[in-house]
Amino acid sequence: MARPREFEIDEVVERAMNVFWEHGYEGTSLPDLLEGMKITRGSLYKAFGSKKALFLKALQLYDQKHVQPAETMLADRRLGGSQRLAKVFKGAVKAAKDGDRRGCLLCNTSAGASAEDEEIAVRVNNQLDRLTNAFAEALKDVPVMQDASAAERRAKARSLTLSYVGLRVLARGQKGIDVLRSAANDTIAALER
Amino acid sequence: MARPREFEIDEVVERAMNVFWEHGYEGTSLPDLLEGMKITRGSLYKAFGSKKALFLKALQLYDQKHVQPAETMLADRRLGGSQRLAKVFKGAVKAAKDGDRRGCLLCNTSAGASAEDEEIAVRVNNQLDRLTNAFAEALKDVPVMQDASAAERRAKARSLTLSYVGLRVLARGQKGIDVLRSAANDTIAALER
DNA sequence: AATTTACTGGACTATACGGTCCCTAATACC
DNA sequence: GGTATTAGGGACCGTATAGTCCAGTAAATT
Repeated sequence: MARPREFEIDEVVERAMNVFWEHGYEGTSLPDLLEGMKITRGSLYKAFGSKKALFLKALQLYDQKHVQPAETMLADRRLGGSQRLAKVFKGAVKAAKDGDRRGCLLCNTSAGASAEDEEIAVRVNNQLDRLTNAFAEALKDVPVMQDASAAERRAKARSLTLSYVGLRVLARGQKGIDVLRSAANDTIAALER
Repeated sequence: MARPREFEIDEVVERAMNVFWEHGYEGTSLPDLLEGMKITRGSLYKAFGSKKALFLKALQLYDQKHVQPAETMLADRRLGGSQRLAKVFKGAVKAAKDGDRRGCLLCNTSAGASAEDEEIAVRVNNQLDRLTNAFAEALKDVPVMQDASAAERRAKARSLTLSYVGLRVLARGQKGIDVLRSAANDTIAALER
């Protein structure tokens, strides 16, 4: 072998993910990325080939770092079903409260022009679908949904996905944190009735 | 006076609105606009001054053409509260079913980088807030919400806004129309319980 | 019909974009 | 230690961007 890379791939992809998360795919320029990733053009193109390829890597990391953990948590039967669901929604509210107003990378991408790109859309939709499935899994442990059919649970899980996406999109605006919290709380509370 | 304008302002703003709606503010280039509006650069800059000024006009037209009618309909007591709310959600599903996968201009803008612009954000948030208020108004005529406090109604209206935003964002993806429909139906059905 | 007014079209500008290339630098292997 | 191999830095490229400008033109007023 020869000269080794002076940075960790995972580390710079994570930084790139954060930049994309804040400004979106189109809204992020190469200089934005270079500054955020703390590498230079040559290194970026040597390591990733293109802006889009880097974005796909960032989406993959988002899956690992955010979607998969959510799936795991939503499947963890040590907590009640609605407690697990509440955790997801409260987590989103807390992020906004702590100053993270970036929303969700998947939701932002869905709503943006880059969603027209096939390769991007497939990955985004896959992750969102898995989130819906994880919601459905947790719903099995919600008392009121106990004797619901699989179709009913699926419908409810889809409805929760709408709420979740909406929550994260609106978290980007300058809406008061109490607005987000009451909306999220009501969504979860409605599950119990 | 002298030579009159060869196009109707309202007409070209509507065309511009549709272009922005599909591709977002950042995703829309001047050539995109010129082609969609069927005017040339000179005319556009004479009439509107800048791309952003045109976008603000488009947002204003979106208010007139889409938000205000929704407000009116949601306040119309000839129909029951949940019927009115259902109409809004079903309308969004129908649009997607009929091939309109653009979602909602406000939601797309919220999720995009242009939401960082103050003038844009203010207008978008104002329209979204008014939609929430209109939801709250309709909730007054939903039997189950009859003896709820104003705060409870507000919370429910906010929760409905989450769902609505989520619905319109996800309508942009290639999700099956049945997925959207069952999610929307469940959201409305949950109001009755 | 002449004059005035202001809209139209498109050539033009400066800048920013994503991406390439190549020279230099640093390590591993022989 | 010399050589092969790969990474880093940054000048450079073509293109596309938002925005400007002005010559030509069409309507309204007189």
